[in-house]
Amino acid sequence: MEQDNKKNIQDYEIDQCDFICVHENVVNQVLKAMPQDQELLDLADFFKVFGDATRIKILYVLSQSEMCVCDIANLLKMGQSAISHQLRILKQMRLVKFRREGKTVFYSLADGHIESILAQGMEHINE
Amino acid sequence: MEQDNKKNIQDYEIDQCDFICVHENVVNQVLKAMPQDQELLDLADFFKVFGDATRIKILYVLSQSEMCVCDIANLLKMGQSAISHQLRILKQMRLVKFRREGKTVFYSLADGHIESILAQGMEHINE
DNA sequence: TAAACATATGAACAGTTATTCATATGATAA
DNA sequence: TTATCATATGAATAACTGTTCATATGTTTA
Repeated sequence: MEQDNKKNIQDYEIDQCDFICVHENVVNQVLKAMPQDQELLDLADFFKVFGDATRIKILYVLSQSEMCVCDIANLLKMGQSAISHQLRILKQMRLVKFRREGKTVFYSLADGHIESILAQGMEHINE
Repeated sequence: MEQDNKKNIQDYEIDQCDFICVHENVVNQVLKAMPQDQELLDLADFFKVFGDATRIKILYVLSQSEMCVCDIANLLKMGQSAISHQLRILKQMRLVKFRREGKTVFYSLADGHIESILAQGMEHINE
């Protein structure tokens, strides 16, 4: 049976690097200022949503106008199901909101923040 | 054998939706303002880089200080190889730059833009 | 009520991706 | 030169993700 005793930090870190090259002052200082691991995981999940061509296109067209699922599918020349699945993800991440009108569901961007992030991304790639 | 004749747009779009629900005025107007497909693909690829926990962490620690590969591996408690692979991606996307000093390679953020995008993402998830 | 329609969703499959392992490269020191 | 160190990289694997297909849900109209 494996022992689960507390080891000192060096023992753990030995696998990561031979350890001769570490700049301890820098590492220790940054370590102190590190946010909760969970916060960075959430941040990655947030950006992950923007990291798919279909979702980017959906966000883009919604930045132009509120739209129903079928409109989006036609604009993007994709199946309704695919769009619907992606909208669910965008909904879960609170990037879009929606309102129902009879059989139709209209989606729109959750807030101006989203457009601003898209714009900043555009700026970067057009440099 | 299937015919490959040019069909009108309705024929193509029939697969995407039954087409009774399309709001043509909206769709046509947004269609006109659509950026090149390639631009949106590039944008998705750009954000994809931020959509991974390891890379987000790397970008975060580099926002605090220039650092060598080994430092990053230790901070993140990950293998040197994993970090090196991710740094290559960040390099390719021009998110980080590096300088060599003897055997050691120091990485840093390519420009202030990156920090600003991280900050905006943080803002959004802390709302 | 039944039929038609817009959207949502579960399961399956294909394609992608992050990590690990082994090894290569490039630099310094002996 | 040889040994050592820091980093890079190719291949393999495991996990994840987006689309499709079939079907379900919820709404309106006949």
